[in-house]
Amino acid sequence: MGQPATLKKISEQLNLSISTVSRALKNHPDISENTKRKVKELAALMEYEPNAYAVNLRTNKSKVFGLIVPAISNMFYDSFISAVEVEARKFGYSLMILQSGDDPLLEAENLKLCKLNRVDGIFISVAPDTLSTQLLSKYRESGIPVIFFDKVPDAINADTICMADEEAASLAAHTILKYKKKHVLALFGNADLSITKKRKQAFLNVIAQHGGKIKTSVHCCKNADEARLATAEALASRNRPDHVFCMSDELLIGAMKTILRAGLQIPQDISILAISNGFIPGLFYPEITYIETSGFELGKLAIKRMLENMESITAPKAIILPSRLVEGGSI
Amino acid sequence: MGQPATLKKISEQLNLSISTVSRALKNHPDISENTKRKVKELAALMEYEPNAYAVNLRTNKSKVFGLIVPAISNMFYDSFISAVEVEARKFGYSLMILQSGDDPLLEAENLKLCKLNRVDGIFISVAPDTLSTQLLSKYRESGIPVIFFDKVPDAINADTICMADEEAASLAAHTILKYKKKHVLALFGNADLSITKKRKQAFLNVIAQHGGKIKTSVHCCKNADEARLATAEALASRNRPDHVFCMSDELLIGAMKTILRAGLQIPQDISILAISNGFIPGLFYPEITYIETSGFELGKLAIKRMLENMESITAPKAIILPSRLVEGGSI
DNA sequence: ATCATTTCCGCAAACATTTGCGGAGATTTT
DNA sequence: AAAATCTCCGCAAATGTTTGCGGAAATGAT
Repeated sequence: MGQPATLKKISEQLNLSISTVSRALKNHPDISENTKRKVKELAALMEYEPNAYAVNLRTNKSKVFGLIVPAISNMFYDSFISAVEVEARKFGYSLMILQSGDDPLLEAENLKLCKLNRVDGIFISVAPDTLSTQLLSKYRESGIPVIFFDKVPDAINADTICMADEEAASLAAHTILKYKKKHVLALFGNADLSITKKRKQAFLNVIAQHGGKIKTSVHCCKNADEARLATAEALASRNRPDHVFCMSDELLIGAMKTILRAGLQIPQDISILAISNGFIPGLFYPEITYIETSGFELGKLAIKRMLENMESITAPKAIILPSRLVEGGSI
Repeated sequence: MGQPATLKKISEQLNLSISTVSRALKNHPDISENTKRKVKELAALMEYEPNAYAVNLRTNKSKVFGLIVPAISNMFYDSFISAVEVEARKFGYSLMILQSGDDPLLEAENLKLCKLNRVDGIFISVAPDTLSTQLLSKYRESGIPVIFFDKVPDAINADTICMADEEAASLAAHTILKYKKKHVLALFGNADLSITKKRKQAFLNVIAQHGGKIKTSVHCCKNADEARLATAEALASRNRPDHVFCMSDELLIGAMKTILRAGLQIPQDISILAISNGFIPGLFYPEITYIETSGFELGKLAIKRMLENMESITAPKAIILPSRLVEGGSI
């Protein structure tokens, strides 16, 4: 009972050939019911499990997906990963999860690891200055499906799954307008990211269409702390904003730090709206009103698309997850 | 350039044997510098990467660790995972991450998956009613190191890495006593978990030692919502507590929902102390004072221990990560 | 020139599995 | 009774590596 069982050991016990045992276990029609039964019984007894590496070597399939994100430890990605893991398992796939830390070099290294491990497909949310889009196209051409999600390269003909960034941002703008706010402090993320550009553009477009009705101060913040400072500065200024918009949880955290510290009443003194998956907004009181972007839902869509590609690689498709307003009491 | 390069293809190009190429690439002393150079150059040109499955089949090593947690999407575990991933990579290991969802059956299935994929080692935080401790001992005996972390089975002779649960809880109790609180609402987690038992025991021991000085109402809550309700009930009662203690982030979230809703001033009306990794406490104002339990640090210790075991399996060791008080302004 | 080293490399087995092909033996058809 | 068909199974090659062993050629010692 020391070493794991193999086809060979089973075949020796039963005086059969290895191939017969192999076929018996997979119900090949060539094998009689009688021997099938015997083989299966012994296999169960010996706790036989096929050696995944031998199978993969032979079939060139690994039943493993690679998943590359900037960071696992993140509100959004962990729910995405969670969803993908659960769904993947249902179809017999496992996940190899790598972190790029927003570093293009690490990202490239991770991709190499994926290739080395012969993953059957790749999910990736790319780093800001990714070097890997060409490499990824190559993978795709060589039959390894690649699904970009959340942060996708700018101009690319590939399978992408994103939040409805424009829609979410313009929904945010419309909501703010609806509440007749006068002066909004709008906080956006890293200015280099396409997700930031898209959201900012869409937001400002809507505001512009209603020209003059509202004053907007726009800030791009790289992290929570910059958002905290930007908010503090705005609150200290002569005509201080009556509303803060945050395009992400991270920025919301930063902004809230300043607002709570200042002892402002929400939404009387200042109102707030964020784009979020809902976890962070629910921690405050009143709960923050937000435009929902669910990592969980995105994950389910991503794995679904991946499985479609496993059948046969089809023309790339850009999937967009619609967003909706979830009312808290912050506006 | 279509198919990936193999030792065979390189050897044919150079009129060498496969074995020579293999040895040349790993700097075997038997091979002359001259041929080593030639082989390496061609290998680089052809973008040769060893086929991981062939290597694993031959060597019976996979360079992959299995990691099983109740849920990836969790304040604590995601930072643990993050740390392990980063450190593992430095030594050429990758991670296969599985979620048990606190379901013993799923957990067992995940372990099977680990075995199937011939992982070189397993990190696991067990589900409440785990069925797998025997199985895991078997793995260990057969040479696969198993490292239990955070939630470890009760009585087990194995490598375990935990927070200093008793220490953290008694530190919490001492802190509360120091501030001369009169009536504390103490919220603990799932009563079936050993981590809950340990923390509760230690907490109450300290309180008992200072008998009579303080009144304590103890509640075990399975989730944030139960904590919210328990807190609401306590606040509505005649002699309401002047302090709330939460043994986890989840409970803190629940308790805070009620406290914020009630519009209580912290720490004037009610003071708060939690055991946490610090992220959630930092979201409130004033920031919540907490006893730190860092998933990140725990992860670093876990991988370190794993690597020690990779050299040679040594006697099991119970490692405990000390905790410290981080002052917010909530007490 | 002979023997002993050293240097460098190839043969072949082994890892566990899958699969095309072929071939006994039994059964059915003409 | 010979031929055709069907059942059931084994042979052997192939996947890409690693590694023990042995062996040819070159060098050094006598």
